[in-house]
Order: sequence, then C-alpha cells, then structure tokens
Amino acid sequence: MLTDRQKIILSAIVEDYVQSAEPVGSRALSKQMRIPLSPATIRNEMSDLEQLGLLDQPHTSSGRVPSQKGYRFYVDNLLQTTALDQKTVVALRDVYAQRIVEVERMIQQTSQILSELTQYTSLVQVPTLREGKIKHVELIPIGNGAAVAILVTDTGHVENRHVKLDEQISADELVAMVNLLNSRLKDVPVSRVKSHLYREIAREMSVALEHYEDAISVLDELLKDNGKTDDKVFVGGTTNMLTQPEFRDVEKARPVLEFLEHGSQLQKVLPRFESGGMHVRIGVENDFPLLHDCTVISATYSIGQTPIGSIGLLGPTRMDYARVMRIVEYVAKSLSRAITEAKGG
Amino acid sequence: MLTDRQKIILSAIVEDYVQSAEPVGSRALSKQMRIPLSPATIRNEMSDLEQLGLLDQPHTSSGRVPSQKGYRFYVDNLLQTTALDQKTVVALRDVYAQRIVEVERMIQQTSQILSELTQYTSLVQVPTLREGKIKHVELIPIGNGAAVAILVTDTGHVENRHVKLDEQISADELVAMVNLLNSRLKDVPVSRVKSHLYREIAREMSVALEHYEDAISVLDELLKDNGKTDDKVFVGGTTNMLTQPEFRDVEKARPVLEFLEHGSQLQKVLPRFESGGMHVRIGVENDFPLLHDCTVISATYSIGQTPIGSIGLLGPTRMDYARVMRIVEYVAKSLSRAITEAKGG
DNA sequence: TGTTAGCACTCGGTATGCATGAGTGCTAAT
DNA sequence: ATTAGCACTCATGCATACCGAGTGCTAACA
Repeated sequence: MLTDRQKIILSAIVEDYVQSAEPVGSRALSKQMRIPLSPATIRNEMSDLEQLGLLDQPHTSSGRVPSQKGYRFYVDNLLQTTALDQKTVVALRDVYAQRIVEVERMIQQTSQILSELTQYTSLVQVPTLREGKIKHVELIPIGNGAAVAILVTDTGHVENRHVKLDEQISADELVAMVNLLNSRLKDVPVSRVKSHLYREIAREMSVALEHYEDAISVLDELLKDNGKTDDKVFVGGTTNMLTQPEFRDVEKARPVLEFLEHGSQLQKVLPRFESGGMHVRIGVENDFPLLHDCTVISATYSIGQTPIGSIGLLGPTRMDYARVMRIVEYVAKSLSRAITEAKGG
Repeated sequence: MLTDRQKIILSAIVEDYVQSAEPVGSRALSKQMRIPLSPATIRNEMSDLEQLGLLDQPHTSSGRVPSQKGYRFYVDNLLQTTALDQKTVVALRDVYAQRIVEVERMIQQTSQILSELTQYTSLVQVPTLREGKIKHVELIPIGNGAAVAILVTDTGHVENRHVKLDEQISADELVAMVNLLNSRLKDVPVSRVKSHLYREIAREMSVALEHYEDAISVLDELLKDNGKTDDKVFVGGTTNMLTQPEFRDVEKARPVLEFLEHGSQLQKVLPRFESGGMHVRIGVENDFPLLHDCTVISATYSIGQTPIGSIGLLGPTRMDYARVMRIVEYVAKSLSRAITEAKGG
C-alpha cells in the first residue's frame, strides 16, 4: 500500500502529465503541489514509486511519466470525480432534447458529441437487433426476378435485403407468403426467429405454397447473416487521434487509423455490453496489440434496466481519466434515458 | 509549343518524380533516358522548361519538380495510356463477376477496390434517387405514435424515415392512405413526386380521409429532405493518404483527413456527373483551397447511356496519372456495365 | 549552331563539438 | 525524516564544418 504522500504525488504526476504530455520533474512538482515539499523529498518518493512500477523514466535524468500500472492505480484508487462543467452539460442536454425517434440517428449524434466534447475518438455500438420484436415483414418485387425484403422491428429499426425471386413464384403466392410470415413472426424477438420458428414456418409454407422451396430459400436469405449488422459500431472523430502528441508521427498513427477505418473488428474493442457498467482498459489490457498504447473507456447503455449496447472513447493511455469517465458515464445515462423514452422500457 | 526533346524530357521528369517523390536532376535523367544527352544539355532544356512554368525548383541547386502547369501539360499532351496489368483486370473482373443486386453494395465494393488498386483515396457517388421510380410505399406503425415510412424504388433503393403519427389516425385510415399513395405514386420517378403529384394527392386525401391534415404532414415528412441522401459519397482508403510522402507531416495530413471525415461537402469534390466523361482536376483547379495540393481524377458511370453518378480518386498532385486514369476509366465502365445489367437500361 | 566538358557556386543534410538547462541520485547536515 | 548541496546525465539547441547532388555559366568542340 502507498502512503498518503505517495498517493498525492502520483496523482499530481498523472494530472500534470495528462495535461502537458511532458515528463514531470521534482522541481515543478514541488512548486505546484498542495503539500509543500522540497524537490529532494519528492525525488526520493518518485524513486520509490518507480521501483513499485507506477512510474517510468524515459531516460536517466528526465522527469517521470506514469506507467500503465500507474494509470491503473490512479483510476482504481486516486481518481476524484470532478463535476461536469456547465458547457458540457448544456451541450448534451441540447443533443438529447431534440427528441429524435430514429435510434440510428441518436447513436450517430451520440458518437459525434462524444468525440467533440472529449477530443478523442468515439465508439458507439449500434444496439443489436436481437432484442427487437418484429413488427412487420414485407417483400416487394422490383422486377428482373429481384425483390426487396424489409423487416421492421418495434425499435424502429429497418433492415432491408435484396433477394432473388424465382420467376415461378406468382404474385398471389408472394402475398400469401408475406401474410404467413407476418402472422407468424409478429412480435417475435429477432433473436428467436431463426432457431424457434424456422422449421415451423417452413413446414406451413410447404403446405400452403406451391413453390415452397423457393420461398424457403428467400426466407433463408433474409435471415441469413443478421449477425453481420448487429455488431455495427459508429466511429467518430478518428482524426482527433492526430491531435494527440503521441500520434504526431504518421507511422505511429497510421496503423491505428487503418484499424479504425477498416472497422471489421471494432466490436471487439468495446467490452461485451452484457456485463454492464463502466470499463477502463489501459494499454496492454486491450486485446489488440495495436491498441497497447491506447486506453478505451466505455459504459453500457440500456433500455429500462436491460443493457443493449456500449459507448466508448479511444485515446492514448495519457488520457484525462477523470473528465472522460465522467462524460462517458453521463452520456451513457443520457442516451439510456433518451432511448428508453423513445422506445419505452 | 514545345520541341519534341522538351516533351521527352518533361515526360521523363514527371514519370520519374511520380515514382520517387524526389526532385530529379540532370545527371540521373541523362542516364535513364531513351535519347542519350549529356547532363549539360538537359540542364539547359530544364532551365527553359522552368521558364515556361512547367517545372519548379524547390531551391537553387536542387533537381526539378513538375509544376501543376507541368502536370496539366503532361496530362493533356504527353500521357500515353499503358495497358492495364493483368492483376488489376482480374481483380476487377472478380469484383463485378459476383452479380451483386444491391446498388449500394456495388458502390461500396467499387470504392474499396478503387482505393486498394491505386493506393489513393477513392470517392464514389451514390446514384441519386431522382431517376428511380417508386415501386412501393409502406407505412408501418411501431407504437407510441411513431411509424416507419418506407419507400422502395425500382433501382432497389430503400429509403426509410421515422414519422410521428397522430393517435387519431385509425388503422383503417392508415391502410387507405397507403393504398392511395401506392396507386398514385407507383412508377413515378422520385424527382417528380413532390412537384407534380403533391397537391393532387393532398386533395384526394382531404376527400378520402378524416384526419387528412395529419396524413399530409406525414407525407410531408416522408418527402421532405430526400435531397439529403441523394448526394451521398462513399469514401474509401482515407488512410492511404498517409502513405504519401507529401502527407508524412501530420499537420499537412490532418486538415484533409478531417475534410474527408466530416464529409458534408464531398459531393462538391467530384464534378457534376451530368457532364459525363473523365475529369482531371490538378491542384488549384479544385474548388476547395484545402485540396490545392491534390488531384482528383474522376469519371462518370451510367445506366445504359444516361450518366447517373461519378467515381473518383483523390491523391497528391504527384500522381501516377497514366495508371490511375486508365483504372478510373475502366472501373467506371465496369460499374456501368454491372449496374446496367442488374437494373436494366 | 547545337552540344558538351569543366568549373565555381549553392544548398540541404549530416556529423561534430560545445554550452545550456532540466532533472536525477547521493551524501551530509539539519 | 527532511533538505541543501553537488556531481552527474542527457536531451536540446546552436554554430561549424563537410559532403554530395545539383545547378548555371563559359569556353571548347563537332
């Protein structure tokens, strides 16, 4: 365990370094600090903190820098939450005041405001379809043997997919099929559609329709890879990354930006939302080696009491933890409230 | 007018510089060139070319670099189109072989393959809704006085919008309204919907429906800003920008990347597709001062004979014009063919 | 007259040496 | 336990010198 004085010093170093991005030395610290100590004393303490692995020294005779372990300790034990500045609160209130109905739009706005407020890169997971209940199914032929299949959930999500349509299927059969689908699928949670009802519907179809095989293949296509979309993640403010001194060098920044642009693995950057609550992943705590110099701060948002997604911020490990955690938490709460109001708990 | 020798020299300088990104000197040129000339002679010619404004000299006693005017001359007069390498042709054939039905998906793939092939940033305009004909209109209540309005065009585009629904509108009225809309709007080009049919439908509604005012407001909302989506541009390979030596410096790269990320003005980067054909905008020829060190090479693609959108590539003015123009042209042609086949001329 | 060899000159880039200053660790005094 | 003092380290900035790639110019040459 650390002495109180060590804690104060560690806090001071973290907070100073987060601001300046420069190694902090004993002299500067001794002036700035609430408990006045001579530089020499502070040096001794810093030396101890370094041996504990909480500080790093870029080179002999330079100031100290928090190690990842140091940040971890700071976050776990030293952090004191500051009040949100009024400007931030107002900005957020404005965003969620405008009663948006479309969830995607709300998510997108959230992503934008998060990165704007913090000047980091925001990650906002689009809520999965799984919990939505099917409200309507539609199948619209657009000629050339193609059709658009549309799926609407009670969360207002619209999923559309193009399917091939065998020419032999008549318009009547199509209508019958759509009716069947609607009557059987209405209010069924998307997650259950496939496993639970699939065979049942298929059987009914085989009875009711002549070209049921084609019909089934359509259904198949429609439901196939819903998994593809249900982990979509909105990214905002990727270029904010370039304002951070640690990414001043293009060769440092490029891999991370490429990773963000490619986006296929972004879901895995955020912790699974099922766990709920806030998460802070510092440096090597991230699964991707690419992000071993980055921190991800995330929180889950919910409809009512059930968590449905995560929002998060990505930045260098040298991050303004107090402020960002506060904001992420607050935004998650605001988003939850807005979604809950819009969609009902 | 330039002498033949000057042309050869200018060509050689452009082609060398495009590859190496280093100012090219007389010695290197004299070795590499097809017509063997001594460095001294070349120096004289280069001096002349500089006075003509076709070459720049970064500083006294460094090699020459093509000026923007030099690139322009090269593109207009000296460019000799090389055959596409087999790898490129194969890659493209593979992309368009897979008979994609969704236009958006096709566009997105095009954007990706373009940036992959060229290592520049690709811009692909999504074809406007305007030319599509309405195939189906649907209005699906999702509870809480909200509904999802869906619009399907014969190009397979699905537009969905959330609308508020006055509680007073009954289910029957809703059905009546949707039927009315469908019968009146079917096969009408989206561009005409608003101007031509709006009032007419409104009048019919006022007769047929009790709460026609609410109905109209719904219709209003649905059609409101279709303009919002019809100029969407897909961007691919933004991080490729960072591989270019001219953007090695973050402070150079950031403004451009921010511009690309923000994206609200991307439509204006590409020339209006109505003009058809290929366009090359070099440096200051671009409207945005931000892009005054960049070149945009673009071509239009069509359904049948009518152009419907543009594709383009963005890179530094030091660009491999021959290769890129060839690729853009070829991709535009391939995309046109694919879309035409999928949607019919 | 067009071409080329030769030469002086320019200038960016790299290496070197040196002074500066911020910062440390250690020791001895308080 | 704290701190003043001191020797030491190392990044940074600066002046200097040097090298090499490249030029412009002039004079010689075909």
